[in-house]
Amino acid sequence: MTPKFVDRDKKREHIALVALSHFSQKGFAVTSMSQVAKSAGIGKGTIYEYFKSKDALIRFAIELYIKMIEDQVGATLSAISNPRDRLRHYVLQVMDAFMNDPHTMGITLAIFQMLIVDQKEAGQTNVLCDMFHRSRQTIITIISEGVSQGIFQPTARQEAEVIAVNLTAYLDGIWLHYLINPGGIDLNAQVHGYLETLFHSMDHTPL
Amino acid sequence: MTPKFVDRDKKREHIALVALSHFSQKGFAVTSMSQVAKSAGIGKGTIYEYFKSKDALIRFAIELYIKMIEDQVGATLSAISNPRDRLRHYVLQVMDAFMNDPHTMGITLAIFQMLIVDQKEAGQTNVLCDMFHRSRQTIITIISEGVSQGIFQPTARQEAEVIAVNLTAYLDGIWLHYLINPGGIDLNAQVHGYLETLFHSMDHTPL
DNA sequence: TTTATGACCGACCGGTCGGTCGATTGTAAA
DNA sequence: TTTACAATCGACCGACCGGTCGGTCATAAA
Repeated sequence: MTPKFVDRDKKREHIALVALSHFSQKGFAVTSMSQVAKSAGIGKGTIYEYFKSKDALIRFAIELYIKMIEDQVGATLSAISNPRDRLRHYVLQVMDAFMNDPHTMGITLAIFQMLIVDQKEAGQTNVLCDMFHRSRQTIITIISEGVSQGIFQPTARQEAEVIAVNLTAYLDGIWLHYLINPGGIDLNAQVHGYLETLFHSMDHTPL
Repeated sequence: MTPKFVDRDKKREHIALVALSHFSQKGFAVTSMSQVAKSAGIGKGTIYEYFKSKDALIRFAIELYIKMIEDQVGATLSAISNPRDRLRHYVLQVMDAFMNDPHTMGITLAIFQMLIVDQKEAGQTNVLCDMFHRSRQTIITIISEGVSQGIFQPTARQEAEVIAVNLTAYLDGIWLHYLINPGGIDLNAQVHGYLETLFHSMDHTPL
């Protein structure tokens, strides 16, 4: 009564990962289930044994993607105590996460477009918005600690939210611009310049 | 020998404008030629009298869109002499251009995705990259004048390019974040905060 | 070995796509 | 009025889509 079994969770994840690589390169709408099946080395019908629809596959893949990104970015963050270094390290970790997998930003972009197109779920819980929210909270916490330790100006605390929103938005923006023109933008120099300007406005006046 | 005539250039533009509104709401791939034709009040076959393919329509529509944006943003820029005000005005003009037509950012996003997907034309001339380049040049020029007039620090001149790249990237980023979460972001406050930080790092130390 | 069943597949379905093309219309020269 | 032709259209085509389903295979209990 216990025939052949496979690790269904693992296979589900495998299909989602294969789908992600397609989504990142072509977007959700253009990627066909047949292509995903072929790349995953399975039949198209098999996908529907693991996901009830293409939409379900997309949702699962997005959640998996966000989980992977956050795990990667948050892995080494707590090791650094100095708030300024921690903020810089956080930003560089985000950059690394994007740099390690060039497809990453393509997926983010596809999600952005899906959210704008399918405005139906604008009011509903939105995994990407949630991710940004957590990202901002991380930044706000770091700034707050920096103020408490006297490293940042006291005024930085009340501006922390604006700073956090701008920083997360900037990171997406600079990556977008980098992706469409990789040769024309020195990513490290740009991010470094942004952080310099930011720290310059938050640091206690050195003289 | 001179039968019925229509203003072909005008009709071409009309079709492209109708197509743009569809592209912005659904992306290029998902928009069908039938839908564009129906919205434009013409038959599908007629579109192919004015554009040899869907791709040609997309290209023309993108170029038209960029031309419109640049005309709108650049219209009132030269009227302002003070570099700091001019830079602020430029940024607000970009914001207005996006705010006046909510579809605008959708089109930009669709273009971004198309450029990332179709990496074939990465090396070729790219209208969006060209637009960003002109945008950066405008910013660099303003900063340079500000330095010459003693309003900005001399160091701002050599950092002008980094600043310009970051500013244009930030504007796209904050718009993207605003679009997916309009209720959660105060666009004016965010942009104001960014400019404050930027000017703080560029201005001659006031005391 | 027989058999029950989870796993798997690809032919197939209704529908939509980009693009074509022969037929039709409306106008202005003849 | 006749005629030549720019302009227009929508039925049609092949290709492909998301999704279904009947049948096959592999395994392990019986």
